Amino acid sequence: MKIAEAAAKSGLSADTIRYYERIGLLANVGRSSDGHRAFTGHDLRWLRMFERLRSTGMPLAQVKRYAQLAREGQHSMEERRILLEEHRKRLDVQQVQLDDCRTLIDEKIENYLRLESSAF
Amino acid sequence: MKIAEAAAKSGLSADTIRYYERIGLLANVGRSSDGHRAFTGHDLRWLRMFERLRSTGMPLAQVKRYAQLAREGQHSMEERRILLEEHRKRLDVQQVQLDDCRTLIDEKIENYLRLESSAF
DNA sequence: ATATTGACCTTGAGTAGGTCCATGTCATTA
DNA sequence: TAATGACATGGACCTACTCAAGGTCAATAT
Repeated sequence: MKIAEAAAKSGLSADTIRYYERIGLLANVGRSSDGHRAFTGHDLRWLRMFERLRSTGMPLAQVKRYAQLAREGQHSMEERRILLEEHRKRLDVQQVQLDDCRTLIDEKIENYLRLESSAF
Repeated sequence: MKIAEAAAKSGLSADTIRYYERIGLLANVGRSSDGHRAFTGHDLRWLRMFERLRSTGMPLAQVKRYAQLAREGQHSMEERRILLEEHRKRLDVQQVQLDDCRTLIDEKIENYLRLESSAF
């Protein structure tokens, strides 16, 4: 598939996908005869994984390391697991931030609604 | 209180707090006789609000707009509420991303654990 | 009394992670 | 055959910090 489709299906922008290729995150992307990138299903699965990790704040350097390790094969499994466990902790932190912010914001919104509708 | 304390209590770094002042997000910060910033309880409440909004991805420009509106007084309530409601939607998106990523990651971690401990 | 901390100050450069834009190529459609 | 639209590249620009260099000042240690 071409970059527009890969973008639509991964949730990343075409620019971001090109950028990921440039920095070596996504390696060995094929090209069709006219020079356009040709993404495989395998590429797309990686792009989706990247999108999930990045949208939840894993640093690009670590995403890159993870992809690198996966390319190296089996022996890197432990290190990959450790990277994911580290990220798992970030998710917990974010959940707390999200809940805190939701509480604050819902309270404020409700307050504004009360004040806006009041007759004073 | 001084900047170190404001940083500790708000969850922002001292550098970030100075930056927020520079860009006009936090206005009218007092100074003690030796030129050091002197934050009030009011400043701290704003800093905490900024931290919550930023850590959940509200763009600085909008945080700034919100603070600006609040300074302008009552008549801006509706616009402030709208800004918060917009951010409320972002929180929902993030919750989905978080859940998706957690599912993926927990699955992978478990898989790695199985493979690492298997005898093959 | 003086010297050394340590926390603060300012200014300006550097960083992460994209995003946008100008310009160019190519296959397809009018 | 011309124009359209999706792609390509290279490089500038952007957001939101973050860090480093060099300086001031109050408080502590000698």
